[in-house]
Amino acid sequence: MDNEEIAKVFNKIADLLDIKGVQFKPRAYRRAAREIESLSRGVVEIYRDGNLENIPAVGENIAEKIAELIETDGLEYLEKLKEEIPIDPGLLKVRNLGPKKAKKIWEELGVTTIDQLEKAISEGKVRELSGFGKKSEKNISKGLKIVERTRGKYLINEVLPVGGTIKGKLLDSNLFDKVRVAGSLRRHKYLIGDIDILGTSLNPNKAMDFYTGLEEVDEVISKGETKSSVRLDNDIRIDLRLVAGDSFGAASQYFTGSQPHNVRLRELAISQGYKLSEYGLFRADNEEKVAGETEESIYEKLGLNWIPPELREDRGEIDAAKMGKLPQLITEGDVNGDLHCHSTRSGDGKNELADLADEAAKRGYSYLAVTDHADAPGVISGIKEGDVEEHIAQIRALNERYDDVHLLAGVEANVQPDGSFRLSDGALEQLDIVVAGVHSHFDMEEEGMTERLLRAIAHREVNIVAHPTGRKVGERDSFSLNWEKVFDKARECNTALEINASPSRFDLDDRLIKGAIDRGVKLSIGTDSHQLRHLDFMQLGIYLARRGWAQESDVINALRYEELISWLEK
DNA sequence: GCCGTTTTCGGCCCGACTGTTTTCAGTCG
Repeated sequence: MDNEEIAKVFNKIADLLDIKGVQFKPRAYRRAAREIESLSRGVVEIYRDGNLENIPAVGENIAEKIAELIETDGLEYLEKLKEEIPIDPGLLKVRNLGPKKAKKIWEELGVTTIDQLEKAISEGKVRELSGFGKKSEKNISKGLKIVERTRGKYLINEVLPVGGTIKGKLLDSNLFDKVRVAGSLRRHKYLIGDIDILGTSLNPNKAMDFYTGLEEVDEVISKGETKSSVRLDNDIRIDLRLVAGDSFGAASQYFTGSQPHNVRLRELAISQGYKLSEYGLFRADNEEKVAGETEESIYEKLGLNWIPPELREDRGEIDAAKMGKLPQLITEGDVNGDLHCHSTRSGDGKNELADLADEAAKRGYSYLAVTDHADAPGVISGIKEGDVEEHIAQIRALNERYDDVHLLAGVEANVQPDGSFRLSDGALEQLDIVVAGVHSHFDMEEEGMTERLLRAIAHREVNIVAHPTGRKVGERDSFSLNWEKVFDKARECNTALEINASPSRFDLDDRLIKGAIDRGVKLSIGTDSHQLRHLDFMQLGIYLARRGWAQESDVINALRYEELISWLEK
């Protein structure tokens, strides 16, 4: 039981209590979950020390439940609740369906799963419930479609470590010569359906025995000499394929995909008198194998530069490779800092300024922007007009203590419906950096929303527009924008658009990143960190940037400190 | 279920918006 698992349990309890209509307790459990998630120490360790109740929001009762979870790996209280309310947790992720409506459709229609909800809607049953109507039905239906698009898929950050662990174990067994993670995970897509792993082995039977016998394996779906599929205890599916060593490159190319990329590549092979398969590149006339041991050899024979996996989506990469015009994709080493982070000054931020500075130094950053919420809506308190000076002063004082890391004093200012800000121009002017973000009124029509964003982009103190589409993965669609206008204005005003690296957002997405770059817009990769470990999201942001064809020169946080400062002057 | 210069009980964020109502309930941010 790690911190995240325990937090998950408490969030689930909160959901179920919400449905029961219990007041205030859900809030208590959610608070506890959030505190536990953001701890830097392991809860198990704290438990051993007998200090559970020192954790904020953890009292006698929740401490007892944590102890039970650690000791027994389960929780009777949760099991009872689940029995009482057999609603699938996924159902509560549907937008426009809150606890009250979920309760109603369960009690009156017996709906407990997403499938049943879809059926009930298509049968017209939902709209007939009192308190529901045609509009409610339509809104829930919309929510269902968003869930549908991400169903059964995992975020890259959930799958990445799993792929790494399994690969490591296979290699350590000495039963495999080569092992490579392929598929969409190698292409660093942000949503992953399953993991594809490719290997070579001199002893396929033993190798497959070892693989299907791994301790993480919950179910063996199929098992053969060249292909076995398993489902892990965390429900992720992994396919392992064994190939001959001299086909490893061809198989690697084939199983990395994407399918459209492969189709284009095969057409190209045919046009040059070859045949390309997962076994290799062959001459069409006499079946002679001309390449296959490495990916490079295949691309080279076809007259192409080797194409980085992130680009293999049939979005022009094959033509670019033919002409030697593939981008030199940005790498982790190119990034010199993070330009979107929150401190405790944001109501929802956990980072102390000094910790942020230490962490930035540890990562070898030369700068980090502290961009706390300014007058954000809802519960999140933040920087008000009168707080700006103190915010700046604290950061300046801290900077005295560091030679190589510079904290930048900034805000994430809320773009109001008319495109203006609550903070005065005078206050914004004093800050080193201003990140502008839309956090309310998402449903505006395209024209109004575009005007709103254009005005923010054009503001002379605004440097970056955070999470420009407002999309939340699996939760909320992008709002409507005229992207040509947005890109043109951003280039004209030297305002960067953000690649928000937080897995809940991944915004801009790869297509829009490419679109922005094609129109000469600068990008900023920001983690939107609310906790120190969120700074790790930078890697995911770089993957996303690479999928959007970004080079070092497209990204402002690849600039050196002095260069960045002069860029921020607009 | 937690917490405390409101301190061992009483309070816990709240306004905007939407849809379903005929004065309000539910959801979202």
